[in-house]
Amino acid sequence: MYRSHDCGALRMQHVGQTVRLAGWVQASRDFGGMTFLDLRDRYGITQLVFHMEDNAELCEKARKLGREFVISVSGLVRERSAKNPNRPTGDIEIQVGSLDILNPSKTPPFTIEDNSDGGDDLRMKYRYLDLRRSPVQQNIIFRSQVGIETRKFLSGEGFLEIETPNLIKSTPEGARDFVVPSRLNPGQFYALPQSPQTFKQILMVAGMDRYFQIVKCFRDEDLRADRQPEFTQIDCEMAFVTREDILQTFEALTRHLFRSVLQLELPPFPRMRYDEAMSRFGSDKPDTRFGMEFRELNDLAKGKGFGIFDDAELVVGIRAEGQADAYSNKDLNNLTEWLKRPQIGAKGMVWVKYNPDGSFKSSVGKFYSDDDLLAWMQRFDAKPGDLLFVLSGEQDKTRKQLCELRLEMGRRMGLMKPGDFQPLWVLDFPLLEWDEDAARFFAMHHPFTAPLPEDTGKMMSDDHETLKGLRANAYDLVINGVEIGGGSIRIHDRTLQEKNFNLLGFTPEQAENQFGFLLGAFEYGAPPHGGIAFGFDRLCAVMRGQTSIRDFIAFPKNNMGRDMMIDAPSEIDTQQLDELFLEVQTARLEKE
RNA sequence: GGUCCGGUAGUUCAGUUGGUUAGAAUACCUGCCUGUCACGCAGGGGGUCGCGGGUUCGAGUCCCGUCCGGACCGCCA
Repeated sequence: MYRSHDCGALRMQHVGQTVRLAGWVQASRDFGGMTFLDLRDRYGITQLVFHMEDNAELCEKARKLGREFVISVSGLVRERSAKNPNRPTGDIEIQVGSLDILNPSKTPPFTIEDNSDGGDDLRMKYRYLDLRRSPVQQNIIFRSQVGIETRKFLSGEGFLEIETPNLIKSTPEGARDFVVPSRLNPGQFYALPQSPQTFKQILMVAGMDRYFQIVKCFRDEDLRADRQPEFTQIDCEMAFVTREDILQTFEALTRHLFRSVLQLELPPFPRMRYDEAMSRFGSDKPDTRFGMEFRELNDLAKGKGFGIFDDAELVVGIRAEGQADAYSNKDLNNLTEWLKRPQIGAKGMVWVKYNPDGSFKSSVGKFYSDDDLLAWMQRFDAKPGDLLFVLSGEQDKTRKQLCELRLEMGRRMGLMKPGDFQPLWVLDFPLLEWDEDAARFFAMHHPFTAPLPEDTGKMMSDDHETLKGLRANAYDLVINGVEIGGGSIRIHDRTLQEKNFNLLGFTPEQAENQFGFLLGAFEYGAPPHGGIAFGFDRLCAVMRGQTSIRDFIAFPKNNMGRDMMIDAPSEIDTQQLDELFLEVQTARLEKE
């Protein structure tokens, strides 16, 4: 037996018991005549004590232990004479009677502590050491809990967990596929799924009714702090449901997860139409922890001789409450420069201070009278002391830029409070987006999304503007400005699905070739159905108030999609290439 | 494809206008220490300043290229 208890278990009530513990040496404090060791496992840290006068040989052995040695000890639980209130086990210690060194350790390249001194790449290379650190370990444990509670809740609601294949077919829509060569079918390739979308729809046709799966998905696109090439979704689909059924079911799931894992009751989930989200927040995933909503100024700002506003499609601003005195001209210039960076790309910014004495100061004083500016302030329900920021230009770009500014101001003003969770359903997305360059529609969600019931009739139309105005029966769950999940009611009618493929630029042959199995299935009694998929990694990160999903994935990839620990991807030998009928374009590799 | 930031001791970083033998903290090693828990005290070892080229009497520092890491834009139905 290596251990009778874990390193977080022992309390005053165990005093007097003989126990056996195992774990890693976190730290040692050597006093010559006595030595303290901190023994760590994933449950906590327990102090071991060795006295020279009790057992000199044992004490000498303990003094020689280095950090991260794996040991097993047995001894007596004692009350400490000097207690440590900062640790759950701080009232007791183990008077060690015997010590086994299970495995020594080299000195680790960084400290295994809550605040490690290790940089990111080092920690990724030695991920097994990084994972010993409590904050990372707690994230992984948290993720496990969320997964288990998801399974509990959904299985309680009658959902079946069904696996779908990972080796499937490449399709041109959407993200780039990861492809896998097939040895048995030379020259042909599988693709790894971007999502199990078509399979879960087929499962509905198959009568499985309620399906879920916690499933890996793959997308060969560039990475971000919140994007990995392989990531996990809670993927769900239900038959015989309306949008309302799905929103209710998954609002309940989300509520269950926050309650069971965080002991937190979420507020009711408000709902907002896509166009409303765009005009009020400039984003389809607004952070609703704070207001600072957009107000349009087209009618008030145009026609006063300020050419930039006169020529703009949209003049729109936000109000930073009580910030008039907090921003000097230099600060405002800095903020403008921040907005002008290519990442945001604003041409400039107009600001108006509503001074505490009721006067105005602005960057466009030449063009607007105090009466004009007062009208602006009334539009924003502003009070003396407030500060307005106004941007102008083409509608979509301007909204996006102002959205960035709003979020930055929210950060600066401390309006994104930790522990505050504001969920939001965003509804009624456009079904189709017109792409000028490609001269065709693209699916805003995916090609299987149904239009709203009241728009279904219009879908068979050939009128461009009618098609552009089609709204999807789709929905996104947003929490604190992060898209946690998205889904839709699906098309379950062959004719409608064919029409959709047609609008998306598929020839009938291409549609048949790529999705013939689905179209075929729709002819054999496909029930109405719809579903949703949650980004599992993101959900975990948001629930713990963090932004990087890498900290919730045991073995994540870096910016370039590399696994730093195993050093993947890597070249394969010519024999492997050969039996796959593959050749690497060496000359081109060297050129690029 | 692009923008920005970084790479100096095991680690995290400082390093002035280009100028003597490149520093600090921490980690590591040795010694002392019986109530620490970021233990303390004394001492010690530890550097191809990412790599290549250039400018210069002289480069960690300036220039060019390149590699690596991070954040972001494009991209992500």
